[in-house]
Amino acid sequence: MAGKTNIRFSFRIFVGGERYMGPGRVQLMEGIIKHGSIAKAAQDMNMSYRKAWQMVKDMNAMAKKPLVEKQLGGKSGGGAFVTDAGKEIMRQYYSIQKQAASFFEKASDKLKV
Amino acid sequence: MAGKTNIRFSFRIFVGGERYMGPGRVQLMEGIIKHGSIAKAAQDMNMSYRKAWQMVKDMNAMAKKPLVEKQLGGKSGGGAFVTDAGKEIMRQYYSIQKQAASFFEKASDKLKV
DNA sequence: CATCATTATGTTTTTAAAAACATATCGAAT
DNA sequence: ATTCGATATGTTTTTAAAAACATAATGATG
Repeated sequence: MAGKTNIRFSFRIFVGGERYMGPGRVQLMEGIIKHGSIAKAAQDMNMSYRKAWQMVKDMNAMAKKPLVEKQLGGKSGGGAFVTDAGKEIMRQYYSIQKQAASFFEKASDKLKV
Repeated sequence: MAGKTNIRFSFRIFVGGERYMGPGRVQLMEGIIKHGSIAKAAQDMNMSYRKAWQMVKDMNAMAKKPLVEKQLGGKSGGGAFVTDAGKEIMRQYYSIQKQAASFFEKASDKLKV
């Protein structure tokens, strides 16, 4: 036999034709929640700080309310945290993801390849 | 208002952990059906012949039966066509795609962003 | 048996994305 | 007012993917 069949998928939420939320941004927010900083979150997911910071900037620019807020300076240098608005979009993303995963898994099982 | 929300998605069928069918390969097969040659199909989708040919090679190598067969030589130089096995996997791919599109569209409409 | 458009495949070049590097700035706590 | 680790941002380098280029080989048909 040729091996087990499975389906991988990804999806992105667009607003006004622009990328708003996808797997990378969600993962980054997850890291920010975990570590309390963009720098550590980036490190954790093997991404350059520069890129992570740019992602935060971009997604905040699109959102009605910021999804990630930053604290500059201070003894600890500062940090970042995900706002309630950020957590809410994450919840919605995960909800869709879970349903989609279930759909694709069923579809995969029905496949005759 | 921030503009209309929509979701874009893509999915790939894997067999034994290897890529088997995705949007690029389906589109290429579509072009081969339309034009009767890999070269013309590639041209039509703005892809180098070399890459298209490689894609055909790769997907045929994975399939139990070839998805695309080639005719070498002849006055017309030869050509290529999609086999019944190829058409069948395309049908299945499209079927999943259609259902997924419907799901994501509904999900998009429910989003509060 | 010459032709011709296509398949087949190696080699080089271009391009775009990511990473890496380098600094400056920030500001609460000490 | 010094320190410290994080944010902020410009510049350079690396890397990987795609494209571009080049050239055989094929074989049904006239």
